Amino acid sequence: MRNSKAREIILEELKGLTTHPRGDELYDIVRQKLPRISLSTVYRNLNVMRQNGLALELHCGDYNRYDANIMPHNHFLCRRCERVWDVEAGSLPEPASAGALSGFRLEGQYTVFHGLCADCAASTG
Amino acid sequence: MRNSKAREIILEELKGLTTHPRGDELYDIVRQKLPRISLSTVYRNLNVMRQNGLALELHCGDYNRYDANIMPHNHFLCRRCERVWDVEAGSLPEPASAGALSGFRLEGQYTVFHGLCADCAASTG
DNA sequence: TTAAGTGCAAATAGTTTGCCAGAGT
DNA sequence: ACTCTGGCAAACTATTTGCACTTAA
Repeated sequence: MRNSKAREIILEELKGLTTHPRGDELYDIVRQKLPRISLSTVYRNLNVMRQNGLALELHCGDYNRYDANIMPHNHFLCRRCERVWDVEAGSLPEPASAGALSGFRLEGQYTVFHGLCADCAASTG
Repeated sequence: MRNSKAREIILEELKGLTTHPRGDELYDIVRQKLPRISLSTVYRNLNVMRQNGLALELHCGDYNRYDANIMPHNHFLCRRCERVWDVEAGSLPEPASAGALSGFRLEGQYTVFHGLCADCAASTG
């Protein structure tokens, strides 16, 4: 992985965000600094950065979201309205059996909580 | 949601699996009992079942996976080879601030661990 | 001086939807 | 009857890829 202006700016912009944007949202942001960049370059670099541990791809709901923060990202996903909320990290889970993960290098984790949000729970009873 | 033979069999087959299959994999399995069912019917019913809390859609890696078990499902996703492992549940995370989830109905959760698997960690050093 | 990176356009593929016919209550 | 459901085919859309050119080391 050698240096590239595009990747540098993508990572810089991603680091400045706490919103874990989708690929196309990050594209819109990066384009303000690099107007001629293409969407495929953004996705390509997000993949390169993810493979190299510089960015995290969060699978939550219908879209992939990206983040440059290694902090745990916990979400609540409502099965009815499909909205996604951030949930502050509480006690965090540890991989249960060390044996099962022997030799693995654990770098991070995120938890997806699911159920009904307050609105949907209220309207369902 | 009224009764339907298709939905009944889809749910029955899904309950019999511990592999959290993708939509198309479940389609192949269900087709053995209902040869004329279509892929869209499987997806449609998975969505209906998910919205009604009968099935869980897991977002981990590149595909949506489905499960009828409410037990926590933890996975390890290797950022290099992109393989996914099941991880036995250890201590599980609780939503940190009860206030942030006030009124929410928490029905389940799953955690995605990420990093390098043993093979990729070994070949990288 | 060579392999990685880029822009553009086209392709891929998981998933959804329109439509009309069929089945549950 | 009334409307939820299913099969089929076509559409949708986030993401990836082929290609020819450019750039970093």
